[in-house]
Amino acid sequence: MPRRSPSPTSRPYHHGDLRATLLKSAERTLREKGAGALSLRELARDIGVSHAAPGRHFKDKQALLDALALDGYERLHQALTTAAGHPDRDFEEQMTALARAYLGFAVENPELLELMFARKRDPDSSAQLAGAVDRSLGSLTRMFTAAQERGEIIQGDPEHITTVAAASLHGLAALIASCALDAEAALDGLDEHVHLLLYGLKPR
Amino acid sequence: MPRRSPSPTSRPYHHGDLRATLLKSAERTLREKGAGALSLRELARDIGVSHAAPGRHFKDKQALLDALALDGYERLHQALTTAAGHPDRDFEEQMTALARAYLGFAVENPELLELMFARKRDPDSSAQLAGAVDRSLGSLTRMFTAAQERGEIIQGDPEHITTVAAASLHGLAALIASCALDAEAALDGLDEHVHLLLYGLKPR
DNA sequence: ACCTGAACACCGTTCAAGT
DNA sequence: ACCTGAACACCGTTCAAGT
Repeated sequence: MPRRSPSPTSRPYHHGDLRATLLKSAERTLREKGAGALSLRELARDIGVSHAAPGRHFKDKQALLDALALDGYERLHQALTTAAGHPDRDFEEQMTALARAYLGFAVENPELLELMFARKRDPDSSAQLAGAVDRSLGSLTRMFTAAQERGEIIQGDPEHITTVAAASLHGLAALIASCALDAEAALDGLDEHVHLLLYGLKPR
Repeated sequence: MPRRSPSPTSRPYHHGDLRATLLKSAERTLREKGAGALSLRELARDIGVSHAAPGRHFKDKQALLDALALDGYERLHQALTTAAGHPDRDFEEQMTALARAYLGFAVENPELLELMFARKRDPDSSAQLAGAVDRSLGSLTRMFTAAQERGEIIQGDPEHITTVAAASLHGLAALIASCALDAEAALDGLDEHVHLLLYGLKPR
């Protein structure tokens, strides 16, 4: 119904929104060949536009990478909140679902995850990353505070408790994304991992 | 005593071991400007050698980066084993010392840590990374098995338990290196972090 | 408003040739 | 054995000019 352009075959881009096309194509390259292999000129070539055209939509290469990362933050946050959106469940089940979602994201988008958590030298990008992390950590903190009120989780600063859980999950995800840990093995042991996190390594 | 070259001032490199000089200069650039800003030509320029000279010692840029990472694995492993080398101490103290060493490394060498855990596409490099990780994980596993025998740590597959601890520490280190977590705050909360890891988030 | 083409200053890598 | 110089095929970024 809302089809606008009259000739869909002749020239799909060139006037259409190049920005979105660039992002889509860049994400494909990221997935297939990694961030290091991403070239603005090659992107432009593939799309069929002049090599200077991307400069109209992204002030430089880093701006495009930042846009990709930003989209990643959103998708990850979406996946996490969806997974954690069952307050009726047992807390351990909630946590496991959350962990499974995070690890799933890492397995499906390892290059993107690496890009999202790439060290930023630009203070603005650094703040953007910290903001995205805080946003997701916020949901997790609320989950923990709720569980604390039900007596399912120990008392203490919810932020500290959140950090422990977040670091554990991020560590697994990062190790998987960097191929330092076998993804399948990590997924198989995930239930136990979460259990150990909740019940500790010291005998009870 | 073992001084070999007769004229120390005239031409410090050019015949001296360029390989080591390249690595040292590269590490400096890595620390100051990040892996992305590292250029073989600039390195050669700074050292005062032709731009093709590095090619004699490193088959390509990635080979130089791999060498830097390899040195990083060694230094980290050294720092970790030194920190954990006090079997007389309480297990929690051992673990805290280990964590402090890892986080210290991350704070001091964030770019290097990122390089060390950068996703490898080359199977050889990937195996190298996995090997380095396994080597360090091995020490940790032995620590846990010893603690299990003393009854200080719960029974169960030592590898799984090691993974939980390693993921937690690596998560903290990675978040610090990527500026997603404040380093000072993480170091301040480290004792509590390790305590929560050992005693769990569920009430006892 | 959006894109092009040429230009500039860089890259990594290779390879014959020098010492 | 180790290094040089030229050459090749790429980059990212800028900017006048086009439509």
